[in-house]
This record gives sequence, structure tokens and C-alpha cells, in this order.
Amino acid sequence: MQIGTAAEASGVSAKMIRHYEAIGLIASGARRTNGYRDYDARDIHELRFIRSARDLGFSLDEIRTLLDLWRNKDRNSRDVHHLAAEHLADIEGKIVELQAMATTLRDLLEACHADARPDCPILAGLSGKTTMAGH
Amino acid sequence: MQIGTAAEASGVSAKMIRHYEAIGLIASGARRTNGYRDYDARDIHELRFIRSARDLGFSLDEIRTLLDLWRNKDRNSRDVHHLAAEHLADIEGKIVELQAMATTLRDLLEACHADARPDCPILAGLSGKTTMAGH
DNA sequence: CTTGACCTTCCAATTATGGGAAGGTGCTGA
DNA sequence: TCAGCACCTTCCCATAATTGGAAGGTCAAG
Repeated sequence: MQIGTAAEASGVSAKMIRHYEAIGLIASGARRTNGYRDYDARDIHELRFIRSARDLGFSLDEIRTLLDLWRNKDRNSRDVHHLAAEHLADIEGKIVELQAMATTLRDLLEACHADARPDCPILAGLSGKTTMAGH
Repeated sequence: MQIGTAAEASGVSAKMIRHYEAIGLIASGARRTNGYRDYDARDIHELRFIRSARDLGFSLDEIRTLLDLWRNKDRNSRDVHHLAAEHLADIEGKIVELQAMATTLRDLLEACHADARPDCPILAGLSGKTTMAGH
């Protein structure tokens, strides 16, 4: 199977497949006589794994670890659990941050009338002038 | 005021101040005879504006626009409102994405026993095998 | 034999920030 | 007066993940 077909089958772009190979995330597989990369079902499976993990927000570095665990039959589930739990905590932290941003922005938007007047509490809020105090 | 003092006063690192100047986000201000950059209260105010906007998750490109609006007394608040509203929508979208990730991860974590056994539903879930069906 | 759709490698851009080298400046204390 | 230290300067490089493009090789169909 050529790289284009593998890309479509796995949901990972050909560009990314080459990149993952270059950084050693996946092995440098067999080549045909013409130099084209060749992929089989096992490769697709691995690429799908990577794709799923990316969709869940794991970094390539974390995925590297997950792949090692996945390939290693002697692993214990504790390691995987720990990595996933840490990642979940990361995500939850980001959610909290973003929610704080969103709340502040909503407050600013509510205070700004979106009209032709030049004074906008959003800019005042950003500039540090505590025009927000009244709200 | 030297760049180090300006950095501390504004919450923007000296490295970043130079960078913002290099990309034209802030003006190339006056230099002293020794070549050192010189800052005054107005500059600090501007840097704090940038810092606040970054804290709210605005990109430097969006901040460029916000700064233009901030400096321009003839602006109308509609533009600012629009930009902020779009950014808020972006943030809200990201929150939804992260929440979806978190939910899936929590499900997987719940199904994984974090013990010495090698079979972990997290890996199965990532690999696409719907071992999750039973849980 | 040409055309078009593949494939190859390599180089560069993106976003925001930081690290570090190599060298100049300036104040302070002995 | 000189040493030492903290600060400044510019320039290059690195990060993380992905994409775009150029220049060129391969292959099947028309």
C-alpha cells in the first residue's frame, strides 16, 4: 500500500506519516524497488492509534510513550493509567484557564455597546484602567 | 527606564519586548547614547495592554488590531466588540473540544484498573478496537 | 510519447517564547 | 584605577505540530 492510501486509511496525512518516520515515532519501513514507502494493515493500525491519541490531545512525546507501552506485551496498565491521568489533569487545567478568559471576555463584551462611540470598556479593561470596577 | 525595568513593570520579558519591537507590534523607540533602549510610562502602559490581551488569549495578530483601535481615537466600539466576540467564540469552541477529550479520557481511565495487568482499555480504546463496548 | 497523478527529498513558514553566545556599558568597591 | 558584576546589545537556534512548496523521479492510461 502506498503512502497516499495509507494516509486515507489512517486519517494521518502523507506529510505527517513521513514526518513521524523522520522523528522516529514510527519505524522506517520497507521500500519498494522504486523507493516508494510500503505499508500494511499493521502500519495502518499503528497510525490510527497515533491519530486517536492526537485527537485526545496527547503530545507526540506522550504518544511515543503510549506506543512503547502498546507494543510491549509485558507492560502493566498502571503506567498507561498514570500517563492518561496526568494528561487529563493537564486538559482540565486548560479548561479552567479558558473558562476564566471566557468569563472576563463576556464581562467586557457586556459592558461594551458595540456602537459608533469611540470609548469601549474592552480597551479600557485591557489597558489596565479599572473602568471595570463599576461592573 | 531601561528594558529590564520596563520588563518588570509591565510583566513582559525583555526578550519579548525586543521581539515585539522587531515584528513591529510596538514602535522602535528612542535609544540613549550608549545604544540602550529607553522607555517611559506611556510605553509601560502599552506593554501592559499587550500583556493583558495575551493573558486573555488574544493572538499577537489580534493584539495588533486591538492596539490600532486603542491608539485611534476615532475608532468605534463596534470593531473592538466584534473582534472580542469572535475571540470569545474561539475560546468557547476550544473549551468544548477539551471537554470532549476530558470526557473520553475519564471514561477510559474508569475502565482501566491501574494494576499490574497488561491489558489496559485505554490502549485498546486508542487502537480503535472497540473493547470499550463492554464498558 | 505525453499527461497527470503519484511518489521522493529538502527547505521554509507558521506561533510565541526562551536559551545562549559574543561583545559593549556602567556602577561599585578595594 | 582596575576587577567584578549586572546590565545592555545583536544574532542564531530551539521548541511543537503541521503545512506548503520546489525540483525531480515513477508509473499507468490515453
